[in-house]
Amino acid sequence: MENKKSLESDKANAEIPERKNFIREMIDEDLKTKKFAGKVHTRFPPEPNGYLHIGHAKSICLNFGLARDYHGLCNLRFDDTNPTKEEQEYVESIMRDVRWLGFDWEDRLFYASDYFDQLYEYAVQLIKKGKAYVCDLNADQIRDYRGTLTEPGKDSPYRMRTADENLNLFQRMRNGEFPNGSRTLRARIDMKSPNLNLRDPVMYRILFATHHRTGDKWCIYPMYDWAHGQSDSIERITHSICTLEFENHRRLYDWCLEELGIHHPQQIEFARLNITYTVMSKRKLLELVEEGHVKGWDDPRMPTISGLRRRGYTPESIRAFADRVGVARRENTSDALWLEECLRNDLNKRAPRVMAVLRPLKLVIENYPDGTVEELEGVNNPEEPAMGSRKLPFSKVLYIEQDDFREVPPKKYFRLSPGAEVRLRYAYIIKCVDVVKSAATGEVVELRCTYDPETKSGSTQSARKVKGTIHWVSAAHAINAEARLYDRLFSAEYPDRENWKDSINPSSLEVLRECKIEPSLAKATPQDRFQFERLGYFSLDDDSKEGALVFNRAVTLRDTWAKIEKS
RNA sequence: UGUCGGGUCGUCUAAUGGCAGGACAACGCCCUUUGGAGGCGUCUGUAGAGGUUCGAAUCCUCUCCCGACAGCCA
Repeated sequence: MENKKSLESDKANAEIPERKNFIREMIDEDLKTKKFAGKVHTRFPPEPNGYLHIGHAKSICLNFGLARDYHGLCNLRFDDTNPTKEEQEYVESIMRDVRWLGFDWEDRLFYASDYFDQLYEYAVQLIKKGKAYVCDLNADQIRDYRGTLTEPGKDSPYRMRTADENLNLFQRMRNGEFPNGSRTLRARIDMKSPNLNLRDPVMYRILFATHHRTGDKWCIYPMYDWAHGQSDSIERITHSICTLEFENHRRLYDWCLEELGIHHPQQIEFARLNITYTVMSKRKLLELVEEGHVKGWDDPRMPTISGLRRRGYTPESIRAFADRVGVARRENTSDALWLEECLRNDLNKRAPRVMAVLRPLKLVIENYPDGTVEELEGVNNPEEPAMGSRKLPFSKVLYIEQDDFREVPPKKYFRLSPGAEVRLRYAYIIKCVDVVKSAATGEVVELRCTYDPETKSGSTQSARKVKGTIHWVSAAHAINAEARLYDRLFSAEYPDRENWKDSINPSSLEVLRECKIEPSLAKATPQDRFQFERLGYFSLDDDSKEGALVFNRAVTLRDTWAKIEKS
């Protein structure tokens, strides 16, 4: 189907949110004072140790969005300073996800590992200035010497080594003369600082590990604090935007740059995204994958970008969500409903409508002629007349949704029940005259109805009104399909507030294999998105095969009836 | 009893000394051949106590609450 192209063709610069936030105000001020020569250059700096999630999407939209709105640039930079955790697979997934979200780093794809030589030189400079030293303390000892949150630390016995000695030792660390963990290079700042990050932080550790890009060239690797700011500086970043947990690191970020006397970007911290009924840390998402709670990083129940994509989310809906949640410094947890609402909004305007019956109930129209097939006209999208219409085969034997029949209808139930009338969407008004039950189970297996030939949709006499309209498919023409219905992965609103795995929802996936869908769907291709009328938005899953279609329910339609029934 | 940061409708976010506003949710009504979509309307908030001021969510003082930080992770 050709809806795919139209769904994804317009890129992120189509919409102009321009929502004010404190970062934009800071940039406005910097522009006014010419702080960075009137330039705006940001970067998105993921570590390739997992898949991107919706929280990263917020950061991507922020960084690339700022660059777009201020006519600046945004780099993609992999923060790959820990070879024991990072993998090429993650690099590829991250690039795919950023691109899919609609952003373009053009020729500015960088890696912190591109700068390892330069970073080493910078370290040498600090050593020469007496601002860094090689320390022989092991990890436990360093912790002991660091002190606590309320007590100052004490100086390392190696703190007073001469620059020459340090230079020699650091060179030999690099040469591989010392075993893993035996020595570190540390910044020489202040062991009594109330900010723990300033108590002689480790700049380099010895790690005999193969790096996904530099291979075995290095056996010493820079720490985040030493790599990040200098990488920003090398790339001439102006505004280095990160999340709140790096706030306490800003003094160290500034210290390094000042000591080196190089281009000094402004670090700005904002509050990370949290969403109700889910978790948002790579570590936890990894655990869900590794322990088999989900089928993979792209499981449609995951809050990963790849999961949302597979679920049927559009880049536009995710960008709209990022815009809606805003950017601030206050800790926040956004309502999971917002994400769904953004998808509905987007797909309502663009997704073709289609008839699909998830839980089929056979319905025979007794007074409809045998063997006759009518071609009825169905509107593809009432929001968008340009999307045209299609033909729907109608005949004597149909399937309707089991939910659309109640033997004993509750108050305000507008659908079928014995003796009641209802309109079949785009077809006729029918009346239920008999109910056939299974002798064995007593369950309703078939409905016998009559139709009123005067009430054909669109005909002059069709002005007759009934309260309810239900969807249907013609039994002889319908094709079989599987539908995967997803519910939230966690039943607790704030899974992190307790033992997060305790609230994993055991029924977050329901698979329906006997769905009946209208024949026009036969030519759908993976990622195509549709509205199954009255049910929700569905996308064709990658697992689909010719003649064995699998649909993911991305989100239900708003269900007013469900609400009424509940109360 | 450390340092840094944060507390505005249920939620997210504006108001930068001058009418506390918007969105979502909720509720009510209208419309509807999707109980969808749409339209109209209603409700709800400045953590607390003092102070400065003609005027304070905003500035000052104190109190309370929440978060981050003691990896050779990022």
